[in-house]
Amino acid sequence: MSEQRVAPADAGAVDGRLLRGARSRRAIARHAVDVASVEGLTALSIGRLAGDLGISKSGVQALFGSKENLQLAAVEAARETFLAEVLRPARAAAPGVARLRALVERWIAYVESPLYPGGCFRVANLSEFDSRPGPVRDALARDTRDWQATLAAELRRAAAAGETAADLDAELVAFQIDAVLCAANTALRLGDDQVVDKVRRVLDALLSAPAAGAAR
Amino acid sequence: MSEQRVAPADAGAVDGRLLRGARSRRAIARHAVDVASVEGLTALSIGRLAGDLGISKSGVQALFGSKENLQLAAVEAARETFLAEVLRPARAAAPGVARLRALVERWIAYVESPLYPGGCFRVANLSEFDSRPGPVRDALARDTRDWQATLAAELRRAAAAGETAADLDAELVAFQIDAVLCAANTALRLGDDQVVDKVRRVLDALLSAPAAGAAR
DNA sequence: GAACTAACTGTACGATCGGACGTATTGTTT
DNA sequence: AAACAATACGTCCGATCGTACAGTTAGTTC
Repeated sequence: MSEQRVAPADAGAVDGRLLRGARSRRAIARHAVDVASVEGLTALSIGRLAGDLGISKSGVQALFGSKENLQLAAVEAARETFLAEVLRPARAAAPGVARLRALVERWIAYVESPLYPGGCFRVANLSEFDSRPGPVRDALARDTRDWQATLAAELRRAAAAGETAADLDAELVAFQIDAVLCAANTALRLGDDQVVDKVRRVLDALLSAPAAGAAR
Repeated sequence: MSEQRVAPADAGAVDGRLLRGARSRRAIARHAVDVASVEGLTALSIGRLAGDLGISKSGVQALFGSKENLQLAAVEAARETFLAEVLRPARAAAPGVARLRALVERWIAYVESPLYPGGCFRVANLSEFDSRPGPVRDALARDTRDWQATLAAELRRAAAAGETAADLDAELVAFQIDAVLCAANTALRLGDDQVVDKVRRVLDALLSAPAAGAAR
C-alpha cells in the first residue's frame, strides 16, 4: 500500500505522481462517504463508484487494492469531515457547557443538512458492522470511542468549573448524549422533525438536573 | 400473494397445502431474521437462505414472490419474536414503574442472549433502511413507533399512579429510553459489557429524578 | 376420476460483483 | 537516455445475485 506517502523530508519537491494519486484517492473516498451514508459500506461497489466519477473500475481498484481498503478510506474521510464540520467549529466556544452545547448544535446541523442525505456516516454504518469483526468495525468503533470521550472530557470540564453538578458521571452522561443523538439521526431520516427539540430538551435536563446521570 | 390464507370459516377443515406453505414460510422467515440480524436485510439472499435450510432456491422464490416480500416477512417474524420475548413476559409485572423495569430487563436479556448474535433485529436494520423509502422502511418505522408508544403508555401510568413526577414528559422519556437501549445494543456488539449497568443507572435517574425529562 | 390449485424443483438468463491480469501513460531517479 | 515507479485503462474470470419459466408432486373440489 502506498498510503499518503506525500510530503517527504525535503518539502517542496513532492512526487507529482503520488500527489495526483492522493488527490484521486481523496475524491473517490469523499464520494464513497456520500454513497455509503445512504446505502451502507457493504453496498458500496467499486464499479458504481467508478461510474459516478467517470473513471475506470480498474483505476479505483488499483488505487485502493481491495474493497476493504476502500471502506477504510471512506471511514477515514468521514472522520475528517466530522472533524471539520463538528469538532473544529465547536472549539470556538468556551470550554465546558458552552462548548458542549456547541458540539451538539453542530452535530444537529451536520446531520440535518440536506448535504448529507444519509445522515451521520458513523451511525449509518456502525450498526451494519457491529456484528462483523474486522478492521472496518474497529475503525468505526474507534470513532465512537473518541466521540464519547470528547463529550465526557467537556462534561468533566463543566463539572470542574461548577457549571453542572460536581458529582456528575461524565462517561454516563456522554453515553446518554451520544445515544440520543444517534436516535435523533435515525428519527430525522424517518421524517420526524420534532426530534431536534427533543434533543435540546434532553440536553437541558442532563446539564441542569443535579441528580440525573449522577452515580448515587 | 396468498398470505396466511389458513384458518377458514369452518375451522378444523384447513387446506393442508396452505398449512404446509404457511409452515415453510414461517421456517424461512425465522431463519431470515437470524441472518438479517447479523448481516442485514439487504445482504439477505434467497439462494443462501435456501442452502441453509436445504431447500431449493426456486421454492423460496415461489413462496415469497420477491425479495422484498421476504424482507417484509422477516420483519413480521422479528416483530412476533419481540412480542413473545419482551412485551408479553413483561405484562406479568404490575403496570407502571414495575412493568417499565420489566420491559427494559426483558429487552436487555433479549439483546444480550447468545441466541441472537446480531442483537436487536429492528436496530440492526432500521439504520440500514432509514434512508431508503419503501414498505420495509415503513414496517420497521412502525415497529419503532409502537415500541416507543408502549414505553410512553407505561410511563403515563406510572405518573398517574404517583410513582414518578406528575409532570413527566412521557414521550420524551420514552424516546430517551429507546435511544439508550439502541446504543446499548450496539455497545454490546462491540464487546462492552458495562453498558448494561449504564442502562440501569440511566433508567433509575430518569424514573427517580423529578426534573429530568420534564417539560419545563 | 377429472379439473384445479398450491407447494416445490431444475434450469437458465442477464446483471453485477470483487479481483486478476497485461499494458499504456506519465513522472522520477540515476 | 535508460531504468524505474505510480497512476490509469481494458479485458476477462468465477461467483453470486434476483427473477422467469416449464415441469412435477401433493392435496382439494367438483
